[in-house]
Amino acid sequence: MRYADIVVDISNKNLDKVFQYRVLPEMEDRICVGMVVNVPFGQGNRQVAGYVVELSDIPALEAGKIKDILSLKSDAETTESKMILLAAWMKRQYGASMAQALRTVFPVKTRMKPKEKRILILQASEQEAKETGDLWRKKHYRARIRLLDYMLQQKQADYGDTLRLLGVSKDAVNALENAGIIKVVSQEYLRNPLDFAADMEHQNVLNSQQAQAMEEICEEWEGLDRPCLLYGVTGSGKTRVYMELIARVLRQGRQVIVLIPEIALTYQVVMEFYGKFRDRVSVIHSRLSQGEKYDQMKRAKAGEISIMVGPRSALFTPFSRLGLIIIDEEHEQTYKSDQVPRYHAREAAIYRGRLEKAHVVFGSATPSLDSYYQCEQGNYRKCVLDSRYQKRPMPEVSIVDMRAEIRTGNRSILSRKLQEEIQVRLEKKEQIILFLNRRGYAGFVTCRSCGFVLKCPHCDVALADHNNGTSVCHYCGYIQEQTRACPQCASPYIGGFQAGTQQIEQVVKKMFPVCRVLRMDYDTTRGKKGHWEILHAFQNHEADILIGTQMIVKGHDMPNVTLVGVLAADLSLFTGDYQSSERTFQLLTQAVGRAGRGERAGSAVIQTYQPEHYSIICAAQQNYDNFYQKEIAYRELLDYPPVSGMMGILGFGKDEQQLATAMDYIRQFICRADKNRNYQIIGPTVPSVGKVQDVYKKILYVKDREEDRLRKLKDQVESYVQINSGFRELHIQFDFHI
DNA sequence: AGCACGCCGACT
DNA sequence: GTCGGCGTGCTC
Repeated sequence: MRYADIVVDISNKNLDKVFQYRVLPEMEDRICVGMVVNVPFGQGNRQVAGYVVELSDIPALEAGKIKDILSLKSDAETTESKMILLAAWMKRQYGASMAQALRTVFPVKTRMKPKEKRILILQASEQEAKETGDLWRKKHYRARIRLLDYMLQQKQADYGDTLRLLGVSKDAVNALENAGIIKVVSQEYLRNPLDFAADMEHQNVLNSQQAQAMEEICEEWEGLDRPCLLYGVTGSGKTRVYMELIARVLRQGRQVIVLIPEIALTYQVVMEFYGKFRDRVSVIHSRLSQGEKYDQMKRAKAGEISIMVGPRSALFTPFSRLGLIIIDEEHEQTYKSDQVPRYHAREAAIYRGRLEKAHVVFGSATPSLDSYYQCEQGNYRKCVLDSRYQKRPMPEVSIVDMRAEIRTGNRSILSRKLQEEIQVRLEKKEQIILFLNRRGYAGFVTCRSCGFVLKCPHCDVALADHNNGTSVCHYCGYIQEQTRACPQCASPYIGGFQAGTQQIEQVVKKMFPVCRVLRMDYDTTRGKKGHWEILHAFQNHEADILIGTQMIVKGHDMPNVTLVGVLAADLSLFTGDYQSSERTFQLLTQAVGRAGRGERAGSAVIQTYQPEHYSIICAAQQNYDNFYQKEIAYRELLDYPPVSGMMGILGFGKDEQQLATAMDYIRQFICRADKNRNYQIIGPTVPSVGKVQDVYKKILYVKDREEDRLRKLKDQVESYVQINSGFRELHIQFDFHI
C-alpha cells in the first residue's frame, strides 16, 4: 500500500504539518509529488485541497486513523505542481517547514475579498434631476443637492473620491440612487501600477559588443543552457541586451521574469521596459500593498501579461510558459531572503529554470564573488561587455587619506581636495553627488570622555541620534529623550558621533552657502514616489549637490554629474563579516561609476582611513579582475564561500542562559556527528544584533568544502532539535551562505 | 481555518 | 431540565 504526505492548508500556523493519507490502488500510477488532491479533513470530513509533498510505503500511524485520498485534482504538468516541487526543493536546501516553503512560492493566499471599485453614473435625464433637485432644495437637503449638482456636471465619478471631495455621507448617495437619479456600479478591477507611466520612445540597436554578447547567450541556450553571467561595466548597456533576449523569448510565445533589487531604485529601468513592451509588462513594487501584489500575480496567471518585473518574490510569478529569468544587479544582497526559508534568488532561479526549461541570465557590473567563481568553475557561462557607451573614459579617481587630513589640522568631514573639487564643479555649473554609507542624522551616541555607547535596552544595537531631540532604535523603534550627560561618567561630552546625511547637509550648506542642496535618504523618501521626485528634481538641475546613502549610487543616469565624493568609504569595511570587502568594493565601484556619464569627463574623490585596503584601491582603479583575484585568495585561505560551504545555525530564545546551553549542545552534537573531522565549527557567538525585542539570538557557523555534507548535517541537527525536549522554548533557523 | 467538545448562565 | 454563549484543542 502506498501513502502520501499531504499539506492541507498553508495559511494557518496550526496546520503547518504533513498529514498522511492512503493512496487508492487506481491512483498509484498517476500520483506524484507536487500534485494537488482532494482529501477528507477533520471531524466532519469536509473536503479540502491538499498538496502532495512526499510518497512512501510505510504508514506513520495506526491504520485506523489514516483516511483515503478522494481524488486527484491536477497532474504534474501544471504550474502549481512545479511550484510545489520548487517549495520542496527550498525546504531541502535551506531548511523550513513545508508550509513555510509553500507560503513562499504561492502568492499570499489571504482570504481577502477582491478589490472593488465603485463608480457613480448619472441615470436620470437632466429634466428629471432638476425636478427632484428643486423638491430637495425646498427641504434644504444640502448634501444631496451638492452631490446632485456634481453628478449633473460630471455624469460619472468615483464613489470614494466623490464622497471625500464633497464631504457627503453614503446616505446622500443612497438617496440619489433610490430616487433613480444615479446608479452605483461596482466592478472588480485589477490595478495596474504602471498606469502613470510616461510615454517613451524606445530604440534598440545593439552595438557590436552587445550583439556579440547576445550571440553568445543564444549559443549557450542552444547548447548546454547553463546560467549566463552578463558581466557588463557601468554604462555598457546590459539593459539593451536584456531587451533583445526578452523579445526573442516572447516571440516563442513564452514568458519572462525580471528580478531587480528594489523597484524604486531602478525606476528608469522599469520605464524602459514599459516603453518597449507596453501593457505586456507588470511590476511588483515593494511599496505595493499585499492586495496589489496579489492582483499582479493573478494577472500573470490569467495570461494577461508576459513579463513580470519585480524584487526577489517576483521569482514565484505563476507563468505557465516561463521561458527566461533575468536577475539584474545579481550581486545585490536583497536577493537573499531574510525569512525562513532563507533562499537565494540566484539558486532558486536556477532550480525553477530547470523545472520549467527556462533560461537563466544574471547581470552585473560588479558580479558577486560567487557568480564569478561559478563562471571560473564552468558552471555558468560568462559574457562580457567591457566598453562604455560611446567610449566614454572612466572617471579619474583620487583616494584621500583622512588620517593625514586630521594630522594637518583639517577636522572637517570634507577633505581639502574634495572641497576644492566641489568649488571647481560649482563654478562650472556642474553637479555633484556626495555619497555616505549611513542613514539618519548621526550614527550612534557616544561619550567622548569615556567611550560609552548608548544602546537600545531591548535590541543590543546602538541607538541612532535624531536631531529632534530623541534617540531611536532602528530595529524595534524604541525611543528615548536625548541625554545631556553620560550615564556612565556624567560627562557632558556625549552626542552623535558619526556623520549622517543631515549633518553633512548642514556642513555643505555652511561651506557653500549659495549652492542648492538636495538630500536623499530613508527619511526624505517616504511615500510612493519619493525617490523619483528627488531624483527628477536633481536631473532637472534644481539642485547642485545631492547628498545621500546607498540609494543614490544605484542605476540612475545623471549626465550632468561630474564629481562623486565618497565620504566614509570604510564604514562598510567594519561590519565584521567575511563579505565586507566585497560589499565595499561593489559600493565604491558603483559610486565612482556615477561620475561623468554625460559629455563631460568626470572625477571621483574617495575619502578613507584605510587608503591601502585592496577593495578601495581596486574600486578606484575600477579593476574587477584584480579585486576578484585578491578576494578569492582570501576566501580560499580562510575557507569562506564560495570556495567552501558555510552554514549558520541561528538560535532564538527568551532565556539567554538556556539558549547558550542549547547552542553548546548543538555544537557537541555536530562534533559527535563529524567522525572524519571535516567540519570547521565557529561559535556559538552573539551575532551583530544579539537581541531583538527581548528575544536573544545566538549563531553557530559550520564550514565544509563539501556543501552537500552541510545539507545533510542540517537535517541531522533539525531532527536532533525536534527530538530533544530541552529545545521546547527555543527556535532555530538555518542560513546557508554563498 | 473549521468543527466538536465542554463548561457556565438564562430561559421554556 | 434545555438552549446557546464562545474558550480550547484536534484534524492523517
